[in-house]
Amino acid sequence: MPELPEVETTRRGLVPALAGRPVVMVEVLHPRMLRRQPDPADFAARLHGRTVGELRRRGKFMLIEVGECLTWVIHLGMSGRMSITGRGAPEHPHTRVVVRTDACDEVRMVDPRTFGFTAVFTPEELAASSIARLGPDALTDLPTARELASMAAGRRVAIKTLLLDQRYLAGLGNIYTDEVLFQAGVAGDRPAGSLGLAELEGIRTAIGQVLADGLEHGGTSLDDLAYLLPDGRAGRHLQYLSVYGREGKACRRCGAPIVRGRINGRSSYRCPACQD
DNA sequence: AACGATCCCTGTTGGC
DNA sequence: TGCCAACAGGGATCGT
Repeated sequence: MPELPEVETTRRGLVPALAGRPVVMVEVLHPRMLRRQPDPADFAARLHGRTVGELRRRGKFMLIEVGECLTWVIHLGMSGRMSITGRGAPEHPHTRVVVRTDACDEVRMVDPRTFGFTAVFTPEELAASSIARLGPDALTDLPTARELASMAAGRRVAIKTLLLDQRYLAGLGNIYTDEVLFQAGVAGDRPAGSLGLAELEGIRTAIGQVLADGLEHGGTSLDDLAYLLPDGRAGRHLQYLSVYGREGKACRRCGAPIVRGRINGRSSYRCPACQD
């Protein structure tokens, strides 16, 4: 599941293949990936012939400057990844979009479940999209404990639900949120408004630590499909996870078995002894 | 306004 | 072994 560390790792991997290069070919193999493009015919036309500028990121969105004022948006959904391959390299069966620059390799968006999407937005379209309503980036613009407190004030939703809400904080997904709550010693089903400032301070610290660790390891590649780095390597963070996917295994801190439950329909892992 | 439920997808998993 | 329902989940949207 690509979350902030996976998207940032992907972004960094794409820079040498895209930055400063003109787009010479665009191929859309699966139109569903363009469902956020106001007019899907615009996608290839807007990329073609234009030069790629800076590659930025906000939360789980990659925002790539194209030409003078266009933004190439890429969201990897839950099973998406970017792949940089040589031309003529064997094509992964779930390749959805291919972009070629004047370099000798090409960039491919691979996404079996097609929950990801891509688009090229004008400034107006960008401003009208949900991207404009994203909260501060959890890595580069982490809110203070007091700012978190103002987000949580009076809210009865589970703290985990609040941390997953991209309008409040952009970048956390199901895996890293569970890790953050474990590190902070807070049960994810606690009503957000019931948390004290010290607990929110702990959550803030944990967000910074968990995301930095995940990024340092190139993200989390689960054993099944999904996320890989653009060069095809796997992220190495899986072995460092404390709770996610570790149902029944011993808590690394206290030895108690990790339990799995559901919060707002999301599978959620926690240590019953370390978190309350 | 706040919050929960549902839908979109398909590879994988688990039960029979 | 083979079949099929259940499951996974980010974000949009709908219903309460």
